Amino acid sequence: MHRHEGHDACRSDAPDMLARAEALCRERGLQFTPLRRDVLEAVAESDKAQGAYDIAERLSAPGKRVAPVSVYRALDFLMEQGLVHRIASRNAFIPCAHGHAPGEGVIFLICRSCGAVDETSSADVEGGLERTLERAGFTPTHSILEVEGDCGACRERERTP
Amino acid sequence: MHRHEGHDACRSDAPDMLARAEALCRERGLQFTPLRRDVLEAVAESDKAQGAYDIAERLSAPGKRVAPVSVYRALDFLMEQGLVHRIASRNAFIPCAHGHAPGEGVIFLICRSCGAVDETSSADVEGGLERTLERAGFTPTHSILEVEGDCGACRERERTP
DNA sequence: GCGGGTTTGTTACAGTGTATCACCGCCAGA
DNA sequence: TCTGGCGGTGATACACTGTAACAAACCCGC
Ligand SMILES: [Zn+2]
Ligand SMILES: [Zn+2]
Ligand SMILES: [Zn+2]
Ligand SMILES: [Zn+2]
Repeated sequence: MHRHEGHDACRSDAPDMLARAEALCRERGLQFTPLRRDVLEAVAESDKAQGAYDIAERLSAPGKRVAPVSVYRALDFLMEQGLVHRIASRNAFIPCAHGHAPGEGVIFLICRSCGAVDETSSADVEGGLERTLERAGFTPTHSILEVEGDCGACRERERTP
Repeated sequence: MHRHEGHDACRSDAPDMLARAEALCRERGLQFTPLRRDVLEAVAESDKAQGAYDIAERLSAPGKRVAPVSVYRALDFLMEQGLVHRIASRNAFIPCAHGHAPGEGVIFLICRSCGAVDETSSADVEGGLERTLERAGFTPTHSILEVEGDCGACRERERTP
């Protein structure tokens, strides 16, 4: 359920990601254009959440500038297809590490010292939330759960200075 | 635990809020200045989440303009004191309806049709989340849980057009 | 080739939040 | 009383985030 087995291999699944995205688009009859590919690759190149403007800058070269608005459009598309998540508390984006069942809740774990964002889920949390909303007479359409703190790797690093 | 007993009385607790805030500041040796008072009052005047710029505009009068930056500073103060919450998914602010135990998780219920934001909490959800984080080796410092959907009142209104 | 949808480029703009510096009011300490 | 610090405010400018609008390019089926 976690993105990291150890704490490397973060970007080793980037090519895998691109292949998965391409297959998924073909299956749905959608266009996996070069821009969308580049944006997804840029997002997948780091396990840190990246801002749209960072991505735009990274994709821009002396001869060819990629405007932020283009990046936003590509990100919108990739989010609709479930390939990318937006981290609301950071105004930033991460690649989705593992596809989700429709309607499944995701929990984002954001490390405040290394900036890495991991994603997980919990039937426990989800069930509790469902009951709570039911009791409150509230019908949910979408929810976000983002936790900031220290990841295991950083806490370890902290202990041995 | 909910802000509304029925679904009125939303702003009837605004004066109460101000008194509470003043007492709290005195107790902590902090200044409850006119600006901070005005900002809190403006936030408490609606059960909808309001943007900082909206508040600034509302507090501005022909003779006296309140700059957004001042509002942000007041909001920062009020958030530190737990009197106001920020809704990350809306870039907006709501008054805290009922003080929280330190470290207690809050769940924001954001109605997409009437815009009202209610807050609640759940030991169930909190326990589940704690276990999940423990299992993931993640030490949390702060978490946000925001749910968008339809509140009971709006769903009722929907059913009887 | 042609027509109509989709994608991209470009520009401009709106919305959100912060940095900086100057000024004021207050109060402790010389 | 003076004075220096300190927290709060005003004011300007700026950075960052996101969207609207329109034109051009592209693709794909007819
Ligand atoms: Zn995911
Ligand atoms: Zn970390
Ligand atoms: Zn609250
Ligand atoms: Zn509602």
